[in-house]
Amino acid sequence: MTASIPPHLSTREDPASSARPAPQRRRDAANTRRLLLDAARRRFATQGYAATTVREIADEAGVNVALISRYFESKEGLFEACLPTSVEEVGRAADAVEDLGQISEMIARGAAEAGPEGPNQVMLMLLLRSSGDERAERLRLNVLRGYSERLAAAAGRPAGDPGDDTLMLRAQLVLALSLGVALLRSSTRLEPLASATAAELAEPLRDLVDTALAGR
Amino acid sequence: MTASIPPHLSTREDPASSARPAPQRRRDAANTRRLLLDAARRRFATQGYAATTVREIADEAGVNVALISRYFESKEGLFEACLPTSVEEVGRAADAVEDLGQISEMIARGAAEAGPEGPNQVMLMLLLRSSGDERAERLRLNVLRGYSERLAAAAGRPAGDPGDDTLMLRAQLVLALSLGVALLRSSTRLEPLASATAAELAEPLRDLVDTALAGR
Amino acid sequence: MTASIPPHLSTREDPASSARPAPQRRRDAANTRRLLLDAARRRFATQGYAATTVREIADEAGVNVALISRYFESKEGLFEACLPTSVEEVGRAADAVEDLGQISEMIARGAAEAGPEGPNQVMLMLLLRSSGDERAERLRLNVLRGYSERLAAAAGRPAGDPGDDTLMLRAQLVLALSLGVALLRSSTRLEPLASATAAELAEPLRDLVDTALAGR
Amino acid sequence: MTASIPPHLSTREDPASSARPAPQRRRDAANTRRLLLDAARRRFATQGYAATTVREIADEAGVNVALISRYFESKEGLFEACLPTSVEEVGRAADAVEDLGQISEMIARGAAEAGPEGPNQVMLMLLLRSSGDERAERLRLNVLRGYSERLAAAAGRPAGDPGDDTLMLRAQLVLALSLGVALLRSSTRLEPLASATAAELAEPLRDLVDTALAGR
DNA sequence: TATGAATGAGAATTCATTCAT
DNA sequence: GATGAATGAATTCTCATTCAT
Repeated sequence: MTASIPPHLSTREDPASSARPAPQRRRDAANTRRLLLDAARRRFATQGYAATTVREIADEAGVNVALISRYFESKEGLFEACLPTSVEEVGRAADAVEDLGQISEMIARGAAEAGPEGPNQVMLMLLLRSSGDERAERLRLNVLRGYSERLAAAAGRPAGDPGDDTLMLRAQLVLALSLGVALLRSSTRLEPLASATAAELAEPLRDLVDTALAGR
Repeated sequence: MTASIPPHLSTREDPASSARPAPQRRRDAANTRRLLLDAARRRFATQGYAATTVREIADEAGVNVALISRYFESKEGLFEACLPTSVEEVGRAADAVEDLGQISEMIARGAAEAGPEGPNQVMLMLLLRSSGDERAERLRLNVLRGYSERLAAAAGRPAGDPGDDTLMLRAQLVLALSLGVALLRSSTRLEPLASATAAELAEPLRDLVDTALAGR
Repeated sequence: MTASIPPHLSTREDPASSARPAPQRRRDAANTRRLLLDAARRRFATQGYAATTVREIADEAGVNVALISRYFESKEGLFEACLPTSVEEVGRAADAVEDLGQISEMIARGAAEAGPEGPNQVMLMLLLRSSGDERAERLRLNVLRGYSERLAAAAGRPAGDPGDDTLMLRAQLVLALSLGVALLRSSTRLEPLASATAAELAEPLRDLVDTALAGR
Repeated sequence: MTASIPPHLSTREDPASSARPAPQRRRDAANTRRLLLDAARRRFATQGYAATTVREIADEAGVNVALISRYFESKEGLFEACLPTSVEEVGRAADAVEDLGQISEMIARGAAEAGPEGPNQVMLMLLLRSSGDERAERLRLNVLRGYSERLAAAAGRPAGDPGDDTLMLRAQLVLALSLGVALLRSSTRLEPLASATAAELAEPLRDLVDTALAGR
C-alpha cells in the first residue's frame, strides 16, 4: 500500500553542517542570495522544478522562505536566476577545451565530481528540467548548441561553421553520453557506474570520445 | 491497495476490435484502464511525475478523473502501473539482442521512433522521474541493471556473471548514451540530433557501441 | 459570529419552504454557486474587497473554500460575478420607477430593508468598493449612469437625452443621497438614522427628492 | 499593543522645533511623522484600510517602512493617528457654520476641493473605512454625531438638545448627501457630478439643504 | 534616527482524492 | 461503471513587523 509512504519523503537529507563551514554572517544580503541560489540549483537539479518546493530550498539554504520572493520575485524567478550561473560554468568548461584529448577527461572529471553539485551535472540536469517557460527553453537550447559546437570545434571544426552536420551530430552524441552519465550517476545507484572514479571513467570515455569525434 | 491489481496485467486489450475502425465502447473497464495508462505514460515521460496532474492525464485519456483512483488507487499507483509496461518493453527489446551488431541498431531505432511515444524514450524518461517512492526506485534500478547486463552479455559476457566490472561499466556507458540521446531528442530541439533519422543515427552509434563493448 | 452558521443554512430561498426542516440538497452545484454568491455579496458589501477573505466567504456560505476557485476561478472572479446580480437588481428597481412620487419611496424602502443585505444597499456598497479591476470599474460606472438617467427620466427627461446637465446633476445628487443613507445605515449606528423605519424616512426623503428633481 | 497610544494624542508635534527655522530635512522625527501621516490619510482615504500596504504609505512618504512601527507602533496605530487629524478638520468645518445658508456652501466647497485630498472627502472616506477596531468605530460615530448635531443646531436646534428626532434625522440626511457626493466624486467618474465645480454644485445643494433643515 | 535584512503569520490557489448520485 | 461535487492538505506568495547595524 503506497499510502503508507509520506508524499514528501525526502531521500538522503544531508545534515546541514556540511553546507556551511561557517563564516555565517547574518544580515548579509549578497550571501543570503547565494545561499538560496546554491540550494536551488541543487534541488532543481536533483528533483526537477515541479517537485521542488520553495520551502525546501529555503530550509536547505537556512534562510526564511519569504526571502525568495524578496530576492528573486518568485519561484520561477529563482529558477531563471539559476540558469546564467550554470550557463557560465558550462561556458567556462567548454572554453577550457583545446583539443580532443581534453574532452573525455573533462567529461570524466565532470561526471566524477562529488554528487549532484558537480558543475557539469548541475548544469546538465538544470537544462533538462522543463519549467514551461519560453525564455528558459531558449536559453537552454543555446547552451546545448554552444556546447556541442565547442566540442565539434575541438575535433577540428571551427565553431560557428554551419556546415558538416555529420560532425555536429557526432559532437551531440558525445554531449548525450556526458548527459546520460551525469543523469545515471545522480539519480540512481547503478553500479559500477555510480561509484566509478574519474580515473576509472577516463579510459573508456576516451575511447568513446575519440571514436565519436576523431571518426574512429 | 494496488496489490490487488496484477503488475503484469495483459497489456493488449482488444485483439479483435482492431478490425473495427471505431469501437469506442463506453463502460469498458479494461479499455478505460488502457486509455489512462497510455496517457499517463506520455505525460509522465514528457513532463515528469510532479509536473503532471491527474486531471491532465484524465483529460488526455478522455475519461473522468475519479477513475484514476478507482483503477489505480492513486497517482502514485498509476505511475507504478506504468512501470511494468515499460519494463516489459525494455525487456523485450533487450531479449531481442543477440549480438553486438544489433545493439546500435536497436538504440538508433529506439531513438528515432516518433516523439515521446517511442518505447525507448518512454521507458527511459519514465525511469528517470523520481517519485520518491521506495518501490518504484527499486524497480527502476532493476530494469537498468538488467538492461545493462543484457548489453554486456551480448558483448560476450554471460548475463548474471558477477565479475568483470570493466565490461559492465562499458555497457552502462552505452546505456547512458542511449538515455542521453532519448533525453535530448524528447525535450529539446537540438539540431541536427533532434531531427536525425534512425538511418542517420545508425552509423555513428554503431561506431560508439562497437568501441564501448568490443573493447575498440 | 457568522462562523456558527450551519453548513446548510438556507439563504432565504423560498419563503414557503421554511415549513420544511430543510430541503438542502447536497451536491447541488447551482445551489452552492448561489450560496457563495450571496455570501460574497454580503461580505464584499460590508467589508470591502480587500478586507474580505475567501475563507470567510466560504465559511459563511457553508461550503469548502476550494469551490470558489472551482466555480468562479478566483476571488476576483467571484467579485465580478457579484456585479451582474447587483446590476440586475438596480436595473429592476430603476425600471419600476414611473413617476417622481415613487422615487423617494423606493429609496426609503431600499434604505430600510434589513441590514446590509437589503438589495439597494448591497448594490450600492458593492459598486463603491474598488477592486482595482478595469472591467469592474466600467461596469460600475455604467450602472450608476443608467440609474441616474432613470431618475432624470422619471423627473421628466427622456432617458438617453444627452442635454440638460442640470437635471442630470440633480438626479445624481439624489443618487448620492440614496447612497449616503445606505452607507451610514450599514456601517454606523448613527441614530436616529440607523434605526429609522421606511415610513419614518419616507417623508423627509420625499421632500428632498421633490426639491431635487421637480426643481423645487 | 496600540493601547499605549492615547486616543486624543496631540496632533501638533513640534512646539520647540518651530522655533528653529532650519528645515532639517533628514533625521527630523516630527517631519517624518508628518510625512507618514499625510501619505497614510491619502492612501487610506482612496483605497481603504485593508487594500493599503504600509510599504505603499512609506514609499509615498519617501521614508523607510520600519519607521511606521517606530512612530505609530503598527498599521492600526497609524490609522488611528489619522483620525484625530481629520476629526479636527471636520470640527473646524462644523464650527464655522453659523447659519443655514453656510451649510450648503460648505458642502459644495468641500465636495469641490480637489481630488481625494480635500479635507471633507478625506475625513468622510476615512470614517467610512472599517478597520474592525472598536475604538476607531467609536471615534467615527462621535464625529458623525457631532457633525450632524452641529447641522441641526445651525437649523435652529441647540446642540446637545436630546429631543426633536425629526430635525436630527433631517440633519443626518444632509450629512448622508454630503457623504454620497464625496464618495461618488472620489471613486467614480460619474458625470456631470464628478467634474462639477463648487459654484455649479452650490445652487442645487442649497435647495436641498434648505428643504431638509428648514422644513421646506 | 534611519535602514535594509529577516521573519512568521496568513492569504489565495491548486490538487489529489473521496463522496454521492 | 461513470460522473460531477466536495474536501483537506499543501504550495506559493504577500505583508506587517522585528532585528541588527
